[in-house]
Amino acid sequence: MLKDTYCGDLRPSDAGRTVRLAGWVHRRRDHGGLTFIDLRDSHGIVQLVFNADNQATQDVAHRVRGEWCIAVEGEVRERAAETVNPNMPTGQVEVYPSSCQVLNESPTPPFYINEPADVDELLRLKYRYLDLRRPEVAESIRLRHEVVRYIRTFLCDRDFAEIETPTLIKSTPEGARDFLVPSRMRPGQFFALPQSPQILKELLMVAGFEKYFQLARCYRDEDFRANRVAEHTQLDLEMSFVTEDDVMGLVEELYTEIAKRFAKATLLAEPFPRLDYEDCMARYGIDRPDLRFGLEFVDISAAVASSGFQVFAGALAAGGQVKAIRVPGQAEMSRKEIDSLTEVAKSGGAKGLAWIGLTAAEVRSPIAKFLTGDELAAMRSLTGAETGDMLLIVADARATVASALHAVRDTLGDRLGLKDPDVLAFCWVTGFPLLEWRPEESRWDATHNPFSGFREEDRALLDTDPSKVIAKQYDLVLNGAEVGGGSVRINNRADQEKVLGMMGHSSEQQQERFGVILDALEFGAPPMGGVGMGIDRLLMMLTGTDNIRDVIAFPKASSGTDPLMSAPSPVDEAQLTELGLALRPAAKS
RNA sequence: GGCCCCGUGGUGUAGCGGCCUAACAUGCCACCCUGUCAAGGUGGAGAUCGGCGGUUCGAAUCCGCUCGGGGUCGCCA
Repeated sequence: MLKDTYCGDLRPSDAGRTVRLAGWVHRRRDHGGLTFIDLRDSHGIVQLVFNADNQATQDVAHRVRGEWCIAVEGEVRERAAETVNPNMPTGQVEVYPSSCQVLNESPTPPFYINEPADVDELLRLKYRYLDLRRPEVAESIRLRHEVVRYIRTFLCDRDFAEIETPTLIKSTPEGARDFLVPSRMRPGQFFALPQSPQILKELLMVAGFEKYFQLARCYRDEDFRANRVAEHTQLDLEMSFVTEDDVMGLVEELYTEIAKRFAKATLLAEPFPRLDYEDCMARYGIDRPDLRFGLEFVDISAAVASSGFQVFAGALAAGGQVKAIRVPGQAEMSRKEIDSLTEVAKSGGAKGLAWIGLTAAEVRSPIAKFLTGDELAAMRSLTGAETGDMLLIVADARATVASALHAVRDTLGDRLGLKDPDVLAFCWVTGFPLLEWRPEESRWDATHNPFSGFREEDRALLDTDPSKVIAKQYDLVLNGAEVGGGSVRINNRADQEKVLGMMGHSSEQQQERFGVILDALEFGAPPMGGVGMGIDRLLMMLTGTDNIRDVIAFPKASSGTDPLMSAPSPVDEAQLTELGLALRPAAKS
């Protein structure tokens, strides 16, 4: 090794040692006869001092520039009291090099490495190897390593086997668009990259491994979002002979430990609250509620059941509902703000947003004239509204009220500063319907995945009222984001065929698309359940970023391309020929 | 695919019809400087304003198209 000590590790106890250091020039402060260099390596930064005591070494120090890679040998000395820098971990010591060797020079980097700066993301990604030198970026990637290491230890200690599954698998029509890989040996046929190892992990349970996990790369060829990329990493886990509670309990213990060990933020509640899907939708309008703040929905339909206000009456007559959010202390909210929230509600599908400000002086509301005193009193009673509060109301079909009021609630959470970045609000959501009707396709579809089991007591409903069948499904939600989910699976062929059939797959299609799992379920498949946990999103929460690329070493850009490697890229005609492929004229290159 | 925002020296911004022969900060280069830690001082180099076309006497500034980036809806767990 060219070095025997890490820069960031030096402490007063090292004083007197002669150390060999190597790293990058973080910053240089040249006073002429005295030069300081902050030397950075993977463990941190330490100050080097060059003076006239060693002219040859100081000459090198003069010549050196930012991000040059250098090695030094020198003595560690404790700093004089007045020169201690309390802002850095190594601030009580400094190193006096007796030799300084330039290992490699560097041009001026394309952006600042030695100070936090909001640099264009494309540039950062193009020079990701420099971006990753920035301590705050490197820290996230390093934290990711620590979390993953902990996950491995935790699961290995509990008898889980880490097993890899293929990345070249079979394309299935379910779920997201597949990434396809052409087969050279079978021209005209394609592999797909896995959206998750779902079927494979069930096969591992059939095989008798009982407890399996994997940090699996999962691929979906869909458009990106701030928290969504084409390839993400999932903690994939499956267990035999378990109930929902067994899986949730294990995951909860793991995530509680991770939060306590690695997060700056603190857990809001332990154990994690469990919300029933219906209840959750009624109170928050979404199946992934942000529990860091209240502003729950209140159904005020009863208060306005015979209202003369046509918007309310009409919605109720059409089988809809009227729901309100009570916003404490916001009775005097500006018209501009209310108008803005109205737009938010409209983007959620509502036709408008009714509002009632309960100021001390009056009932401030454009709809006050349509409401009787009794109706207002009933609304106040139901919502618990007090003087000074604002009521925001949407009247519409059930699903529209949910989406519109959720949009309003979410926006209020941001604007009123209710989303405390130092709080981790986990919750489980359970009791999802197994199936939802797709009217445009005249078939049922799985709300999560087609292998989720269902409550035995609901079996008869599969034939009579499938929408009422409750899945053995559970989602883990954190601060309004789904960070994982799973289920106890169907483990017999008849039930699996039944569900697939309801989803519109003919017997032939079932055998062609899902034959492997259907066949396997016949051979004494054990009861089994598991989860897929989004590791990238977990790291986002732990590091407090809202950009998923911050927790991935080499991420794709939002456009789905890789600015670092310049991928995707055209390929040689010969490669296409070998694969039996020809490009359509319309395809842009 | 729809919608919104952005694109000015290396980096981050300002300028939003003539005052721009494009400003500021930082970085970079040179010189001075022995205790700084975002070192300091003096001097200097550096962008024709993403691209194309148009409007205008005149465009970084207005319009259209286009390319690139970010966000969002659709899509997707």
